[in-house]
This record gives sequence, C-alpha cells and structure tokens, in this order.
Amino acid sequence: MLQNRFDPKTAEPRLYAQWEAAGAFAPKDDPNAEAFSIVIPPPNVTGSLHIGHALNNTLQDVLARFERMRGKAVLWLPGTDHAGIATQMVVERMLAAEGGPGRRDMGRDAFVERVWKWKAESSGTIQNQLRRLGASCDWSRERFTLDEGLSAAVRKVFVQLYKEGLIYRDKRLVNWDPHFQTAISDLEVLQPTVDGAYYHFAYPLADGPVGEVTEVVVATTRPETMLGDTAVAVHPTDERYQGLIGKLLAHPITGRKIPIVADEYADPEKGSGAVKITPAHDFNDFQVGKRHGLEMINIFDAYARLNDEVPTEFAGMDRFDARRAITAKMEELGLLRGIEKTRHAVPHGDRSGVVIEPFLTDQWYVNAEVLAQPAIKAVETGDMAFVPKNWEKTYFEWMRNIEPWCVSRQLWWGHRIPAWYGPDGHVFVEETEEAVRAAARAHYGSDVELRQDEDVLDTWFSSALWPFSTMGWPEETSDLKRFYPTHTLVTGFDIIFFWVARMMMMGLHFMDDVPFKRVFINALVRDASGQKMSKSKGNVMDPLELVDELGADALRFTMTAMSGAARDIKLSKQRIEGYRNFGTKLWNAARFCQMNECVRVEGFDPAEVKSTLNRWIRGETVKTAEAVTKALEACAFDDAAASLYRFIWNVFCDWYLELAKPVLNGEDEAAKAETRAMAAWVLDQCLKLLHPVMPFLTEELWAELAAFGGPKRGSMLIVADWPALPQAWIDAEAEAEIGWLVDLVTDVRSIRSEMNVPPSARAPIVLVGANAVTRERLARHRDLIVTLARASDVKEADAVPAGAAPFAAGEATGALSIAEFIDLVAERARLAKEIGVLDGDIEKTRKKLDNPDFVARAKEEVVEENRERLAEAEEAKAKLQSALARLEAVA
RNA sequence: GGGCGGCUAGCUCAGCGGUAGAGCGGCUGGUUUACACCCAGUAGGUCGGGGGUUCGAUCCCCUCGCCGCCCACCA
Repeated sequence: MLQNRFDPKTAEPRLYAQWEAAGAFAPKDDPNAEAFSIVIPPPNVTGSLHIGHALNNTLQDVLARFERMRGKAVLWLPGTDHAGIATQMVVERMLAAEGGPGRRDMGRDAFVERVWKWKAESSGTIQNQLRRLGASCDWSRERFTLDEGLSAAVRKVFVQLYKEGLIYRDKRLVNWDPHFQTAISDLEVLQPTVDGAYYHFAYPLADGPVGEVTEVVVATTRPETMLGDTAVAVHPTDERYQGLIGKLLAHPITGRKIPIVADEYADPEKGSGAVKITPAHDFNDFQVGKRHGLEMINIFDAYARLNDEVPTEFAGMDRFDARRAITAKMEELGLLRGIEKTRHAVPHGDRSGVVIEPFLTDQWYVNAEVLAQPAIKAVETGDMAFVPKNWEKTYFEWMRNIEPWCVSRQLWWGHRIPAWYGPDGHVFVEETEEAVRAAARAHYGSDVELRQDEDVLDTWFSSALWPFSTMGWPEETSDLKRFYPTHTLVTGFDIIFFWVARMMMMGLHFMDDVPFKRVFINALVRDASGQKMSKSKGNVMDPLELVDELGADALRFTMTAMSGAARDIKLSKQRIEGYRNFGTKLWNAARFCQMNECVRVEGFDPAEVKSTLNRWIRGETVKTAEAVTKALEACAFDDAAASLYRFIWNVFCDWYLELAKPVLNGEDEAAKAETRAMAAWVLDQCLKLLHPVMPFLTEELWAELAAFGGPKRGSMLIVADWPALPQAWIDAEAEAEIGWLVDLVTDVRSIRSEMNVPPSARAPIVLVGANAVTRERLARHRDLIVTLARASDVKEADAVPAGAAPFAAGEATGALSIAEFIDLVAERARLAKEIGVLDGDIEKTRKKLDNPDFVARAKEEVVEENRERLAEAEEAKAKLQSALARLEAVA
C-alpha cells in the first residue's frame, strides 16, 4: 500500500537515475519514427540554475517528454556556453579576491589556463541542477562552445564569411568598455537615464569679432571630450550663424583653431543651435567629421584616461576627474556660460556597468544586413514562426534596421580570431595554421613570420552556430541529417536579438534552412518589484531550494501553469505549495484506488463499460486528453496545466471517485468490477497526461500501481504511449445524466448549508412537481444522492408539501450560444418549480418551517424570481427577433 | 520620438462578445477511515477612467490615465 505522501527527496534522484540507466533520454533508434529536436539555450558553463532556467527548461522538458510519449525520436541536446566576457569577469574577480597576480600580470596563456581550471571545477553544476529539475536531455550528446568540434565550426564560418566578403576589418567608432578594455556590440550597451548637466561653454572667434559677435556658445554633457573638438557645427539655414560659417574658433584650452562648419546635424531648436564636434568620441560627430573631412583626435587611452594628445595639465587624468577639471578651467577662463542640471541617457556596459566610450579602433565586423535578408524572409513566409506571434514585430524591426555586427573582443577567453598578419600587415584568414602558412608562402614567396590576431570572437558568434555546430557540422553527421532543423526553440525575449536573430542568419547561410521551425518566447521571471533577476543584482530566487522543499514536480507545474504570462512572471511560494498539494491529491487518489482494489485488468476495454458513471468519466477523459494534446502542440502550456488540474482534482477526485464509492461499497459485483477496472484505467490516463509536467510523481505511481497488481507494465511511463482516445467514447447521454446529478447534489448541499443543517444530520429530499424524466433519474440515482447529499430519503410530491422550503436550483454554466442562453433562462425557471427540499430533524429549521409567514414569503420569492427570469428570457428573445429581422432585411 | 505589454476579488493571476472565474488568504461548518498538503459552504469585483459599435462589451474600436519593458535619440 502507498504511503500517504509522495516523498520527492528520495524518489527524484532514484527515478532520474532509472531513466538515465534505461537510456530513455536518447532518441529512439527506430528509423521510421518522426524526429523531434530541441537545442537547449546553453547556460554559462560556470553558472548555476536560476529561476529563469527553471522556467525555460521545464517548458523544453514538457515538450520533449510529450513528443517522446507520442512516439517521436526526441533529441533534446544539452550544453553550455563559454560566455566570454562573463566568465573572464568571474575569474578576474576571483584572482583579485585571492590577492595574487592579476590577468595582465599572468599573461595570456597562464590566464586562459586558469579559466579552464575554473571551468573544470565549476562546470557540471548547472548540468546537475538540470537533472534535479528532471530535464530529460541526452547527456551523451552534451556540447560546450569551446569544444574542438564547435571551435572548428567557428573557424570555418569565420573564414567562409571572410572570403565571401561578409566579414571585414574596419576602423570606426565602437562601444568601448574601459573596464574590460574591449569593444562590445550595440546590444551589450544599456542606456539608463542618469543625472547629468548641460555645460555651456563659449568658444571665442579666432580672428577677431565678426560684427558684434565675439564667441559661439555650445552646450555639452561631456566637457572632458572638448579637448578632442575639431569643429563647431551650425545648421546651414540657421540665420544666426550665416556670417560665421567657415570662420575659425580658438579652442579655449588647446588653442587649436577649429572651423565652424554647416551641417544639418546641428539642430537650431536645441541650445544655442551650435554644437561642438568631437569626431573621435561621439557617433554623430563621427559622421559629421567624415562629411567635412575633420581631424579625428582620440584623447583617451583604453582605460578612458586622457592621453598625450591633451595639454599636460590634463594628461593621465581619469575622464570624470577631467570633466571637473575642465569645467573649472573654463570657469577660470571666464568662458563658462552656465550649468544646467538634467537627466539623460548615458551608455553603460551591460556586464561591467561602467560608462561606455565611443572609441576609434580597428575591429572585425559581420555584414549583418546581407545575412539578415533571408532571415527576414523566412519569418515572412512562415518557415519560422514566433509563438506568441507578436514577437515577430520586434524581430522584423531590428532585422530591417540592422547595423554591422562588431564580433571582435579584446578578451582572452573565447575563440581566437583565425586571422594572421604578415610583416607588412597583410591579412591571412584561414581555418588552420598550416593553411595560413601555405597562403603566406604563396603570397610572399617564402616563409615569413606571422602574428595571429590577438582578439577573440563575441560569445554570440559561436552561439549563433549552436543548432548545427552541436550536431557535428561541418561534418555531415547522421544527427545533423536527422535532427536539423530543430523543431522548437524555447527562449526568453531578452535574447531575440542576441541569439535568435543570429541563429537565423547563420543557419540559413550555412545550412540553407532555418535552425528551428518555431520559437516559443517565454516570459521573464522577475522578482517581487518586477525587476529582472540577475546575479549582479543579487535578487535571485533559488529554484534548487524550492525543489528541495516542495519537489521538482511542484515547481515544474507552477512554471507550466504560469507560462502564459505575456511578459513577467512574479513567482509566489504559496502558488508552488498549491501545486504540490495537487500532486498529493493525485497520489491519494491512487491510494484510494489501491484500497478499493481498483486494479488494472488485462484486456479491459473502456469502450465496453455499461454504467452511466463509467461512460461519463470515459468521455471526460477523452476530452481532457484532447485538450492537453492540443494545448501542448500549440505551446499553450498554461492551458494544458489548467485542463490537467481541473480534470484530476475537480472531475476525477471530486466527482468520479465520490460517485464511485457507493458502487465500490455496494453489492452489485458486476458493477463493482467494471468500476474498479475503469478507475484504474482513468488513473493510468491521468498519469500519462500529467507525466510531461510532473514526471517524478507520475513515474513513481506508475511503478507502484504495477507492483500492486494487474498486468505487467510494458515500459516505464517516460516512454509509455501518449493517450490517443476515440472521440466516440464521449457519451452525451451519460454526460447529461451525471451533469444533472452533479447540479442536484450541488444545489442540495448549498441549501443544506443555507438552512444550517449540520453535516451529521440527514434530511429528506423532496422533489416537488417532478416530471417523469426527473422522477426516473431520481430513482436511478437514489443511492448516490442519498450518499452525496447526505439525505435520509428521497421523495417525490405533486404539490408543495406543507412545511416544505422551496428553492431555486442552480445550473452549470459555461460558454453558451445565444439559443442555449434563452433555453437556459427558461429551463431555470422550470427547474425552480420542479425541485424542493424538506429539511428534517433540525430544530432550528423546523421552527422556521413552522412559521407560516416564513413559508409564505419564501414561496412568494420563488414565484417573483421566476417571473423576473421569464421576463428576462422574453425580453432577450424579443431583442433577438428584432435583430434577426434587421439582419434579414439587410440580406 | 517609435513599438510592445499590463491595469479583473485582500494577494498572484486566468478569462477576451453571451447570467464575472481559479489558487492562496478571510469567514462558517466538518472524527464522512484516499487525502487537514483534506472536505462542504460562504463573503468579497460598477473587470483603470471616459466615449463608441452591438439586442448584449471585462472582451471589439477610439481616447485618457497610471505601471513596466524594448528600440532610437538627446548639444
């Protein structure tokens, strides 16, 4: 016999080990089986599982388990990402904490070795945490972005794109992170609004006044960059400056003479209408500088300290110190025309958190615009679909305005760029050193010394190849043939640009096919204040603690049930407890079945069941199986969870098992046998349907019930057949019959409560003015009603008996057609007349009933209520008829 | 500036043209041998405001207001 609770702590590791040992996570060999593949969004190799992973991986696992049970050859391919900047940051922090030599002191090789060591120590954490969640990925195929195979794929892609002209080296402004001393992509730049100020500076005219004018006032939020100014721009049509265009200004600090240029970029509406131009330190100014052939003076070093291009009094100064120093200097010179406080957006590095500098450097770029075209088209034509569909708008918007992708990073942890430079700076891009040497030999006619590019690639470059690099590309492996393209990608909207878009570009370019047919965008799990959870903010909820306390199944069900949220999921522990209770409820239902010897019967055919109750639950099971199947096919995880919850708790437990009790305790052996077999069958269906969401508890019950009796199980539940039940098993007559019974019992319970009938007291139920159908039904279900409604007896009467308390019966509600609605209102009025209840035994109520005023008033209420309802129905009918008439008139 | 979400019971959320829902919390009752991680009952909402379409609007349209996210820009 089952214990009265499921014990996740001991069962989960045991069951997971059994699945793994049975090889259940590997795609089945059957060549005829349809392939279904998912690649995991690779978490950081050194990371640990956060609540967002729990959501994302639960949904993937639900799909994987569902499709596996449907007989497909399922591959869920796991792996991890080297996460260049994030990992390097972690290790550097560790080095700092240890107080030993830092990254630069160690040198590149020693540092990279140190990172590998840290990777060896900490990797495996997240994999084990995924196991705790129940993730059924095929660990035998696990990949890491820096594996040799994946690295070879990266080199091949880089080289090919280079030779196709889609990767190139360019000197332009990049987003420079002075903390890491590396370029980062536009996507890695955040734009928080911070306090700042406009500093109004006057620049005197170099060659004396022009008319009355002796100076031009400009405003800036970044005084420190003024040392790199090489012009001041005004709008070509700005009347105020017509006479000044082409004149020179004397730079107040450097003394450099800088021209006043006419450029549309200057907005006459803003400030004085004149704007200082610092081409090497501002993206807009860079464009202006190019248009006017201005000198581009870089005044920062890699740490964003002022370099030797500036007067010695400022050289070496930090940029923020420089801001104060320069403002002070301008004031001293009498050229500060005011400081105006403001709030404005300032670029910050998403990892480092420091202010990003536009910085003039040589970097490698991917021509994203060309690669984006097929990726846009694939979504337009439906070759790849977003679920929910809305997200395609976001995708299109970005893809259609895509900028060159800066892929080089001045880091040490990552894929080193396969480019080498000859003594004269000539670039050779090849997959291997041998190939490079050969190319160089061909170019120079002899062997020369080559120097490899110091930079590594953006982490997302290798991630972009993930769906095919993990399957062995560029080798033509059987996995690649069978499992590419993948079926569904499950990921968060925060990486649509970073990852989804780039996988689309690379997949289409190199595989000539989309990397996935569908992408399900899951919500972001946020903390109580709606903030995105992140390690750096320290507001992370630990899913492992929740698993420890409430079990993986409870957390998984919660994630599934809440996955419908459009944007945010705010997680509450109470909710998880509620779903833990749901698991326990099913567990106890199974226990009840055991106690009542509801054992599975060999060859039992639900099509053959006779009793109304069994025919009814059969239909309900069919409907649930259908609803869950449809929901999971459509990634409507929340709908699937809701259907399961309602069916198992509110239908199977609350009504079927309750209604089965009198049968199971009765004398009719045939009915008893049928009900036992049926209960066992329905329970099995519950286990199957719930398994993708709650794999542990269901697998445990699957085994426990088999051990208890009945035919031997053909397999573990994880690979059992998904219920595909015939529509014909839905029995309308049984549905109507049980529906009636449920309504009646519900009404009687409600009335008993209103009349303060204690649960221990048994009151007779009297049917007043019952028609033939009702009488027949009542006769048929007398025992059930007596049990469930705690009646002492069930009687019929043609008229209201003296002392009867009349009441209006309720009825089930649901989605109704217009016609049904009218019928319902009429039916309600009819029902109200039909059923009455006589309260017995209870002194309090008897007193009420003995009071003729009470009875008379109650009767009047019923009559009045019915009148109102009939009037409502008539009114609705009249309105409809007029609407119909108008429609017909139009038609 | 452009785009996208959200605003429904005390809390967390579902519903998205047909008599306002769930879970949790509240209240009342419960020694019904599957389950107190339970059972039965019950209170609590003018579905953010205002217009419009409709026989009928929480749901569709317009508009306003908060809250939040994304993109772009900011001298």
